[in-house]
Amino acid sequence: MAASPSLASTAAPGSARGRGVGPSAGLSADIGAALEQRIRSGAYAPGARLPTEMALAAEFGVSRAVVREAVARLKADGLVASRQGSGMSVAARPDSGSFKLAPGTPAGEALSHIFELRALVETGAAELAARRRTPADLAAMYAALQAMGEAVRQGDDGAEDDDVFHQAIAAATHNPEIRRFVSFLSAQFSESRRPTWDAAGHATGRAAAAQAEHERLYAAIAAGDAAAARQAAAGHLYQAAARVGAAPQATCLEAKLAVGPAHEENDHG
Amino acid sequence: MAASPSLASTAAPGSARGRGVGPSAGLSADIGAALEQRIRSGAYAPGARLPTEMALAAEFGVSRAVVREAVARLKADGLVASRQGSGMSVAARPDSGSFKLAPGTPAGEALSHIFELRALVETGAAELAARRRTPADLAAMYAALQAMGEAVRQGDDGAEDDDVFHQAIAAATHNPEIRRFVSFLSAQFSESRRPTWDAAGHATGRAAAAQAEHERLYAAIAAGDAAAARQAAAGHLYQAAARVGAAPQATCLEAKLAVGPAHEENDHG
DNA sequence: GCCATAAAAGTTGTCTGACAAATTTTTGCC
DNA sequence: GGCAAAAATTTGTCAGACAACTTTTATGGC
Repeated sequence: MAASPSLASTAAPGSARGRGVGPSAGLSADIGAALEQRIRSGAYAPGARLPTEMALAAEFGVSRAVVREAVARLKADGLVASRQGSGMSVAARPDSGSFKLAPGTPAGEALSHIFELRALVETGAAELAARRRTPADLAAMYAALQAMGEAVRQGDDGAEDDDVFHQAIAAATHNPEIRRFVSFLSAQFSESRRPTWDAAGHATGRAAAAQAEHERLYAAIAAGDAAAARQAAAGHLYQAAARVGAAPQATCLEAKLAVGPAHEENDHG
Repeated sequence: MAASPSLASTAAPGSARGRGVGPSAGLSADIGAALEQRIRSGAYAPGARLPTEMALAAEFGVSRAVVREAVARLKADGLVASRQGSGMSVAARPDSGSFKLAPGTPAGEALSHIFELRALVETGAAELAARRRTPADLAAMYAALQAMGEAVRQGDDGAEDDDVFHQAIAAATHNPEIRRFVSFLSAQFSESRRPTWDAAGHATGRAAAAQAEHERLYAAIAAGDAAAARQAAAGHLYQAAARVGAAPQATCLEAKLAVGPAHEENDHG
């Protein structure tokens, strides 16, 4: 009686797909999402026992195999733990495990937020890279820089090299976690990097502008000037956000631009 | 002939668990890990077709259900895509989707690397918080600060409030992605925050030292002084890393400490 | 009555077989 | 050769079964 089979009718085994009720991107995916929401919303408290697989299968009107597939994902994500013979339970710390962004290409305010997070990390990475870069690191950056320069001259697509350049900087921190996180964020911007390198980007000078910023950033890192590297990275990321139309309230980066070159306040006083 | 069933013998259905060959944390988990490694190592190229479920089941010597559970995780992680009737294929962009740290409590060099990533983000977050904090944000920080102060005086465990304080700062950036990422990283340090707040921490003054750093950080954010906030956060995180024994080569933070208060180099010249 | 041991029930882990639904390949016709 | 129908493939789901393990209950001895 209390069951609310919101995903499929128990009567007809198949052919209940896409009835307009659920998200319907696969039964196990839907059920996994439903269970995840119950856990995150607290309906299933941390540490508490989950219903049995059979109970869940009955509630959702699916077979046990589907429930197991859904739970397999939750287990991999560290949301639930299971012991043979004992049952399943919500993990004590449902947060930890993985950091995810909203699926799909971000847009609008979300894009702006992710851009800001990226700016935070990459300005710091640039600073670290300036301190720790080896000749090999510099060579990797330089190669990507040259390739981008060629792309600017030829009117080609330099997005790939753009990516390589930024990841080379991250690699120069010699911190694998930073490198991996920069790579992760970078993957979110494959779409957003287009306006810089497409035909309009070349025509309006966006590509050339980006290249100039890259060269300034490279020079600072090569010189080992951490402060200049931070400033160059901040400027570049601010401009990159602007080129993509995602920098309405990025006051952080504006300020950083003003911090670097001179210390007016002190000189005044 | 070419099959190399590395996980279970095809002959005996059950009772082939824990033979010392594989990791053996569950069959589907093992196979999922094996497939993930093949994808990330390039053995299965991006965009290429995967073997069929039956072929994989035969190769690993398990049933199709186990393969499906393993693949369910990979699909959720965005590593593979499947279409009914067509088959499974490696995703074009295997990186995107989620950012994960190594499972379990990090230690040693890995802890130091994660700490540095955290420092990058939280110093930036402190700077943004100083610019954007509302009275409500400040109130939340102050409450956590007060609670920690009480814990210091009473010799109690202030780790929880420590967490709340840092997350309040992240929330004051008014950037949900930054807040979520700080929260994510914070969860990795539940274990590592102990040395500050246990009996030894109180006795040796580590708790009091942390509290002093927190107060300095709060004051800077309350005053809206972004540079001071960054510097205070950097100092605090450097000291926190040192308290945990994870700051051998964190040259970044040392440098930041030296950047803030005065500009000696300029004054000299 | 109480405790230790054995039996029973319940739960996850895995296997097998089957069918539906969708796609790809082959076949047959013109 | 081109095109449409049929066959073969492949994923998605269901159903039942058994093994391995844990928890609970029942039983027997004292």
